[in-house]
Amino acid sequence: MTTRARREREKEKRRQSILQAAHDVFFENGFHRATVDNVAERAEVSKGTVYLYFESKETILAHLLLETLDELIEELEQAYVTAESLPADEQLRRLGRAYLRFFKEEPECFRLLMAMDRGRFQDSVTPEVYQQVLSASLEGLGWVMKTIQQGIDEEIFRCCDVRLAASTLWAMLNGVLELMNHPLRRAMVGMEREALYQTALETVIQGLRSVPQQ
Amino acid sequence: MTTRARREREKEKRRQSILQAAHDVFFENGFHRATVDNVAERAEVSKGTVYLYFESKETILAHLLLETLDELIEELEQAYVTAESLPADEQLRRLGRAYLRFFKEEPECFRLLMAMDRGRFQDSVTPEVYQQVLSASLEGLGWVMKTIQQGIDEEIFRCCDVRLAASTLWAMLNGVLELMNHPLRRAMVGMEREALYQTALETVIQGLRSVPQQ
DNA sequence: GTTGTATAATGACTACAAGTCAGTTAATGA
DNA sequence: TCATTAACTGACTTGTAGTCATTATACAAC
Repeated sequence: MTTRARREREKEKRRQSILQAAHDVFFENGFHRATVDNVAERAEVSKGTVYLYFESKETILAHLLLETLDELIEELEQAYVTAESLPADEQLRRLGRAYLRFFKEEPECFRLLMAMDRGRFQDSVTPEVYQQVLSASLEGLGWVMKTIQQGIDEEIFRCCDVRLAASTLWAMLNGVLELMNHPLRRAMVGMEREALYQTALETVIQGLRSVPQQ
Repeated sequence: MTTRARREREKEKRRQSILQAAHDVFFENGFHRATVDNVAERAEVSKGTVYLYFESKETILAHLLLETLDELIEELEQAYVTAESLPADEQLRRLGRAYLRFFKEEPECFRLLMAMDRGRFQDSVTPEVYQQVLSASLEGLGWVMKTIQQGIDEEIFRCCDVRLAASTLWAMLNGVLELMNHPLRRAMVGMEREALYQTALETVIQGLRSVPQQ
C-alpha cells in the first residue's frame, strides 16, 4: 500500500507550506502583530487546519526557530571545520563572526529566539518542543567548547572549566547581540553594532588567554 | 487655594496605589497572565480609573520598571562610592556584584526589563516613557564608565574606548543574567548561576587588563 | 443650605484574536 | 456504488485590552 506513504508525504508538504506561510507572515509584521488567521490565509487553508498541524501560535514559531537553529549549527560547524588548523584564538574569532553573520541576516530570528524565554512561551509550547530548541543550542555550544579545549591544549588559553568558559562566552555574545538588535538602546550606547561585538569578542578572547597579546 | 495642591497630592496617591497594586499582581502571576482587571480589583478602583492614570498595561509596567531602575542606579552609585579608593578592577567587581545582587532580589524585574525591547512594548508605550527607561539605564552605565576610566588612568586597564568597554561589559553581564534567569537554559549549561556570573565578570576584567594577573 | 460646574470614577460595551468543534467534503478501497 | 476514514472548514466561544457615555463627588459662589 503506497497510498499511505503518499498521504504521509502530502501531510508533510502541507505542514511545510504552513510553516513557510508563518515564516513570511511572522517576519513581515513581527510575531505578535501577525494573527493565526493571517497565516492560514497565506497558506490558503482555514484556521482550523493550522491548528490541526500545530497546537498553538507559539508552537508554530518554535518549529520555525528549530529549523533556523539547525542552519545556524551547520554554519558554526562549517566555521569550526574550516578553521580547525588555525590557532584556537583565531578559531574562536571565526566562530564568533559566523554567529554574528548569521543573525545579521536574520535579526528578527534572533529576537524571537531570545524572546522564547519569556512571556507566553513556556505556557504555550510542549516541554518536548522546548527541549528540542534547547538541545539544538547545546549543539552549537559544543563547537565553542571544542575550540576552547583546543586552546587550552595549545596553551594559548589558560586552564579553566571549558563548559563554563564556553557558556560565558556564548551568554555574553548574546547580550551584545541583544543590545545591538535594539535601535534605541544602540542609540543610547551610541556606536556601531560591529564595533561592540568585535570588542566583546576580543575582550573575552583576551580574558581567556594565558599570556597577553601585544 | 490649597485645595488644588491637596487634589494634586491625592491624585498622586491614587496613582501610586495603582502602581503598587500592579506591582503585586504582575509579580505574583507574571505580567502576561495578569489582567488589568486584576490590577483594578487589587487597587480597589474600576478598570476605567486605571486607564485614567495610565494609557496601557504596558505603560503601567514601564513606570514600575522606571522606579526599580532608580533603585538600581542608587545601588550602583552606592557601590561606586564605597569602593572609590580601591583599585579599579576591584571597583568593577563591586559594581558587577551589586548588579547581580539587585537582580537576584528582583529576578522578575530583570526579565521584564529585558523583555521591554520586544513584543508589544514598542507599540504600547509612548516614546517619552521609553526614553526615560533608557536614560535611566544610561546613568547606570555612567558608573561603569567612570570606573573603567579610573582603571586606565591607574594603568590597571589597557587603553580603550571607555564607552565601548563599559557597554560591552554591561551587555555581556546582561547576557549572563538572562541565561541564568531561565531554568531550562541554565539546566542545559548545567551550572550554578553565580559561577557563571563570576566567570564572566572575571573574564572581562582580565580582558581589560594591561598586564595579566597570576 | 442650594446649586452650578468641574473633576473623578464607573462598568457595560466594543474590538480583536486565540483556540475549539460539530459538521462538511474528499479520497480510498471493498 | 457505497461505507469508512481522514482531512478540512469556519462559525462560535472565550478571554482580555481598551473606550466612553453616564453617574457620583467635591467644591465654590451665592
